[in-house]
Amino acid sequence: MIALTDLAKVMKALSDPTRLHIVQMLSTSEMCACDILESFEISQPTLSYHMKNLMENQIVTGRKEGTWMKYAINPEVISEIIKYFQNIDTSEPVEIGCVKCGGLE
Amino acid sequence: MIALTDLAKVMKALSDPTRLHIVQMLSTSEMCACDILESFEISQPTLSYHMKNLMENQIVTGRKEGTWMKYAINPEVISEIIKYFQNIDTSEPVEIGCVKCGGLE
DNA sequence: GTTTAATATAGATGGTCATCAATATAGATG
DNA sequence: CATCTATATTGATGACCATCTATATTAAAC
Repeated sequence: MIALTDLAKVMKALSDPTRLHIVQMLSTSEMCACDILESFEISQPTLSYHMKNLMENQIVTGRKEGTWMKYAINPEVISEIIKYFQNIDTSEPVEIGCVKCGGLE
Repeated sequence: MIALTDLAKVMKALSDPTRLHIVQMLSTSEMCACDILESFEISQPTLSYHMKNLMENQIVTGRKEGTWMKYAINPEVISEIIKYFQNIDTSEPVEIGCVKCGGLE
């Protein structure tokens, strides 16, 4: 299971609309930076900054092919996210109640 | 399907370790603020700030019971997150290639 | 109605982030 | 090797964020 602090970092990486959009685009296919760049109204250095962020958080992988960088999704991290939230979703709410507030005791 | 910009906001809300931990705690049961507070080394106003953030992003719900605020998870948002990433995970990587880089063309 | 307890709001602050322009690097090609 | 193209790095900047202390609100209890 992924650690909470690591997941928080992954979440932070995915909390930017641009990066989230990039991830969505990469779900379809591997892409080079130049093609990704065309879909956004950001500068090339800004894209580079985002891709570095995504790679550092293991969300995408990159391989160099000549002068081009080709990026792809790392499915494992996506799986970890799904697993984490499935655990949250499926666990049944148990009425515990707190000492002060009452409820069950 | 949840909009990308909304999801990004949800992700940002969940990108803080404290908030992520709170969500994890609430997956077990509804809890009052006072009980949540005891699990963290943060001030009461800071917790209040986090809970407001989680509520504004529909991640938790709150109901007043006397002086206490009782918080619970909103399972729908969690489902939306799962759905979104399942789409990313299951879509098959198609080799499209770009005009400049080659690949398929 | 005054006090006490739980929570919220306001204001301040140090830190992080997304962005850009400018520059550097790295690789292909003439 | 000189040049062009794709990408990365640097440095600067304005915006946002998590946190605190102090104070306000709200509701129960005496």
